[in-house]
Amino acid sequence: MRPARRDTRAEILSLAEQLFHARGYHGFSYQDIAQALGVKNAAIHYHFASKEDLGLALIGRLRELVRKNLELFRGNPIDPVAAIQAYFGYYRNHCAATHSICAVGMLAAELSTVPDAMRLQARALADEMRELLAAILEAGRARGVMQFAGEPAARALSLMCTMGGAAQVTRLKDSPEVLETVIAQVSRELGLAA
Amino acid sequence: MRPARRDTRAEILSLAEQLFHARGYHGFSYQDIAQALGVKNAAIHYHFASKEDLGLALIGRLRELVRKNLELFRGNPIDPVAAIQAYFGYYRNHCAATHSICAVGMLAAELSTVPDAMRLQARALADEMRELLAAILEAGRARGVMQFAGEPAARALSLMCTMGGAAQVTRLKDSPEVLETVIAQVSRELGLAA
DNA sequence: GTCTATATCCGGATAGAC
DNA sequence: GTCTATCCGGATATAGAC
Repeated sequence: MRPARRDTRAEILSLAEQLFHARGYHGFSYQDIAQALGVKNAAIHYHFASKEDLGLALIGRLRELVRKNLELFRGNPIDPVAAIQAYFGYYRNHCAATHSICAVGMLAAELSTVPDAMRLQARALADEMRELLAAILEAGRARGVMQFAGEPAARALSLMCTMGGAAQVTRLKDSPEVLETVIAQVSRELGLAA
Repeated sequence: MRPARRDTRAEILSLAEQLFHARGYHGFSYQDIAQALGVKNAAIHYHFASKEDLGLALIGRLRELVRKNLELFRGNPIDPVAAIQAYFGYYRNHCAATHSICAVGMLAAELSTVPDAMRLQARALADEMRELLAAILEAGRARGVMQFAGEPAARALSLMCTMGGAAQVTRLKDSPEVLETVIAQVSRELGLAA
């Protein structure tokens, strides 16, 4: 029942995540975080000895989130349409609204300039994301509320690429309309109601 | 009829383009180029006073290429299927083969850390790319060799996002199979022969 | 056109006091 | 847990000789 004492570590992680989505792993510095939090450079190093540690913690948290969603959906796969709308919602309310892009796309771009361990984490994140989408698509088709040709895993991969790309072009063009156009096109092809 | 004298400027540009696709605008330095070409740092600055100049020249060349292809296709739109196969071929033979990603995706990721002028160039590049794809898709549907719902411009945008994302995930997973899976899925949906 | 030399700045990281 | 102070390396960029 302690009063709302600052949890610096959590604040760092949260801010770093925003900065990462907006500017990439190499696009922010310990200085940026320190200044925003009103502490000094060295304080960040106390919580995350190296920037790589921070990067790993960051992706780890995202993986956790995806895994939790997968578990949730598998435990109660009654509404695949709502699940995919939530997926679209992420791009609307997170990416487009904050002019940022998704972590997989950012990490893919920075892949060759990022520590090895982060590369592995990024791969795992992409795998888990694909797994989640495949589960949703498979359930959707089985219940007759989605239509597509081919394997759910293949369609999930393609969808993931499309939406990741959509977030990027949306940001590039600074136009939420881009995202809406792609979502509308994809929805049409999956047989979802507009 | 001068002997094959080195055109340093062209070599710089060509090498910078490779480095950019592989590591991004911030991922390579004048040093990298200088060493690879066996000259000194300052020599690069002679040809491109600032890195921004180099970046602009680089994107400008890509735009030129896309524009040329658009002009070519518009002048002779008899084989849209070959045109789209060539588009897929770029991802196979350039991106996947060199473990790099396409410029639009790279620039979208680095967007907020790149000079203003480059942002504008990047937007124009994306627009022109979309225009080219829309022309191909429209011709393909008109000739009955491609099927899709909605406007060609919307389908073109979605396709561009899908393929850009596919290059990124292919690189992330270090797996050409990812690219082939996406191409196969897209081809199926467009009604192209496998 | 290319060189040497240098200026300037910035990012990550560490040591040791408080 | 946070501070001050400092080190190191790397990157862009410029001046002036050749």
